[in-house]
Amino acid sequence: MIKEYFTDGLIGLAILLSIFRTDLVGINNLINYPEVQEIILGQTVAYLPASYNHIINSHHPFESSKHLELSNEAFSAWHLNINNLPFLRERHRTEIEAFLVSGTQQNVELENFTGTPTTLNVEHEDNQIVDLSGQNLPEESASSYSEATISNDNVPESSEDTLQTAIADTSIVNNPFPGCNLTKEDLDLIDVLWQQDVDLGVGKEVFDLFLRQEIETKKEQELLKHQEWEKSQLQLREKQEKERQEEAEKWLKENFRRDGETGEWIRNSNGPSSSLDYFETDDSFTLEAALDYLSTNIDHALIKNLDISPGIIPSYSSDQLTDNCLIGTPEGQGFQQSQQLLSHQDSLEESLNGLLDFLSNEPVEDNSASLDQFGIDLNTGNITSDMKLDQDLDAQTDYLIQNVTMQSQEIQPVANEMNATFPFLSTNSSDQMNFDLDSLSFLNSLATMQNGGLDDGELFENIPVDSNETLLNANIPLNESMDTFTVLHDNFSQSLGAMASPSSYDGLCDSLDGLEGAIGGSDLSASSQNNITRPYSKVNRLSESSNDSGYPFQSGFSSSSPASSSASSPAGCHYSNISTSGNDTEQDPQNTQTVARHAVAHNHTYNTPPGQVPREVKKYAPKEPSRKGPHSRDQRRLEEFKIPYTIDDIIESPVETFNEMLKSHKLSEAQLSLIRDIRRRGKNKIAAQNCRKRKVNVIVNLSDEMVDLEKARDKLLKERAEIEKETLKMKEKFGHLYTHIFQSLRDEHGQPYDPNLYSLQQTSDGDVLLVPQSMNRNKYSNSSSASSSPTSSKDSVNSKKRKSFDE
DNA sequence: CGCATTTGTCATGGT
DNA sequence: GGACCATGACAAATG
Repeated sequence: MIKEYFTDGLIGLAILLSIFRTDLVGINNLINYPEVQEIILGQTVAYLPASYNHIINSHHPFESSKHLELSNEAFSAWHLNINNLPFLRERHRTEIEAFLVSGTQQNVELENFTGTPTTLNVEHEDNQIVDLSGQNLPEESASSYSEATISNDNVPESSEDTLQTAIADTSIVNNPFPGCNLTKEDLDLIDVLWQQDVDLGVGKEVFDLFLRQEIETKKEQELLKHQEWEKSQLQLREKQEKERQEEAEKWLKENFRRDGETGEWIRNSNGPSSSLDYFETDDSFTLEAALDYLSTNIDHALIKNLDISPGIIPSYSSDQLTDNCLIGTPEGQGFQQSQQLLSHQDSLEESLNGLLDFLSNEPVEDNSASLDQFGIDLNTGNITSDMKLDQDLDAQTDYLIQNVTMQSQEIQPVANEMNATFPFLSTNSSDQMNFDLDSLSFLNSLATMQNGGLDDGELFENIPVDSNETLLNANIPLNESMDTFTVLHDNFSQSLGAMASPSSYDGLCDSLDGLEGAIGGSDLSASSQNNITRPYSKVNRLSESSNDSGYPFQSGFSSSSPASSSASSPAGCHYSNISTSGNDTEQDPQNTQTVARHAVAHNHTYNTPPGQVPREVKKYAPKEPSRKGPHSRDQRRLEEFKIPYTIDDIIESPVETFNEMLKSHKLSEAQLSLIRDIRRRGKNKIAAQNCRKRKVNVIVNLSDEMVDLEKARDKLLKERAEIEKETLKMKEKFGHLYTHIFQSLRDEHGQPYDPNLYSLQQTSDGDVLLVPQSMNRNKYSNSSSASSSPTSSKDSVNSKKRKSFDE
């Protein structure tokens, strides 16, 4: 910076001296300064600020600010030359005008000194840069290599035509100096300059063809090497991916079988988790069932040491804990499902081997998968997962909140066992586990755990213990925990931000449903029907949904991809359907039905037109459950006919499914008729609802339009009134004027004309005529009988007595 | 009981 | 031709 500053100053000083005709060569002190030497030798030119560039002559595209390179002799010669200019000798001005920039050799113009150093070029009139010894050079070589050309007289001259051609040729790299054949000496000189670190403006390879080729070859080789390396990396990655998939598939096939009809994956009865017979019917596995199971197996001795809300906290007898480390395989299923999806977490899986060893009671895949889902970089604690992973994590963590309210130290053994049972759940039970989902300290705890004494099996040995800290804020009763769960989830959904944008939360959906009455539309529900599976509604209804057919949990396995969903795990299924929900109508009609029920059971109160007081929305709202309409009648008839379908099944299912339903059971004609009837009426009912909504919308729009039209009409009426008022004014004015003019007229005797006998009329050309009334009558009668042209009337008037008045 | 409103159903026509 | 949708008309349910 300082150097640059001084350089600029010195250059300016040099120019000043040259202007004042001071012989720079004679000032030894000055010229011996290294900076001045650099200026002269051109070394420092590279430091010149970029503002020089604006002085570059636009006619010489190859010039650059870096070409201020003059040898000592050249600079002296140039300086002498300048000094000898008669034009300069005559100048004795206090105003500093400097920087000879362009001009002929004999007639160098001086341009105003702007205070900034600039490019020095002595330019011939015909755009050929002239070296100071008087030789004409091609512009490119002169501009780019002024130093070389100055000291080298071997450079051949080139004509202006050649120059123009060269300028047009922009392919510098291929042929940077057309018309300028560099000899070996030239190249040697360039080499010397290059070794002296003289800035030539371009790389050395530009001059040396062989060097250029060599560099290009090197570059190509490097590129090839890089490509090969990338290719091998890609192959390696693909291979790893494949292996992982095979492993997962193998595990799935070992533990599950695929239903030939439905395509669902069903757990084998002899699977690794089958020891928990209680949960064998895992399709209908619910939290309630799990809690029931737990409550029946609580080791009362342990309860003393646990701050447990009975009925909430999963707790196990020691035997069960050691024998069956995975409670309710649904989690295992869900995790396994997710494993494939999250297969990129391989490194994590490897890094958790210690933990897996500790959890050796568990099938490795299960644990790894469950841990896999967290997607944590164990070194940093950062979440490395994608959105899906975060969602699963979110879901799981929420699940924990429902179930875990443990206190620390005293329950270490249980905690360990619990940890074995819910590896994702109580990894750090003695640590103050802050379930604030935003902070994700829970995840950090995993990292801590991993770094802790896993090998010796003392999982929590190194973890600081705060026995006074509960894992959760309180022992939350089940229902409250559900609420808390929802609330927490809502909070976390904010942090998820756009990721959670599908707004698939029950609370939101419920509020939307609640809004429907007011906004009079099921469109929102319709959208939710199409796009949102509302997984949380399932979770929230776990306590009441034992007969809910397990729709949400079947969906995952009925999907063709085993990784598409963590089925049957209430914790793992939350978001699983979002990605595929767009096809729910086709792929998962049952699930759609579950949602569709919300869409059907609407309050179809009409829209409230703007400006009207909203009607009482709840007027008819409570009646639906008590209503004994055809719906219940149909249900009854279905039961009478022993038809194994619900009304919703019949109405909401797509045609294909509906036809399969009819075919799958041998139904009588009456049964078929009833089913078709129910479907038709149900469809029509929805259609009627939609139709009414549309009708209301049309009415609203029409009323809006009517208001607008009324406004427009009022405006037009107002305008008309204004115009009529103006017209009246004009008529009055005209009347006054007419009277005034008429009374001013006098006949030959100086008497005023009788207004009953004469009247004033104006022709189209502006003349005012005094017309006798008889003429008027004739005229009017003429005009009434036949159209009389203005000219004819005028002629007739002219033939009569015509009075012109000067006033 | 009469009225207004909502809702379900039927018939019909269109896609 | 069947499925589906839209809509007018009617009737039942409801407040």
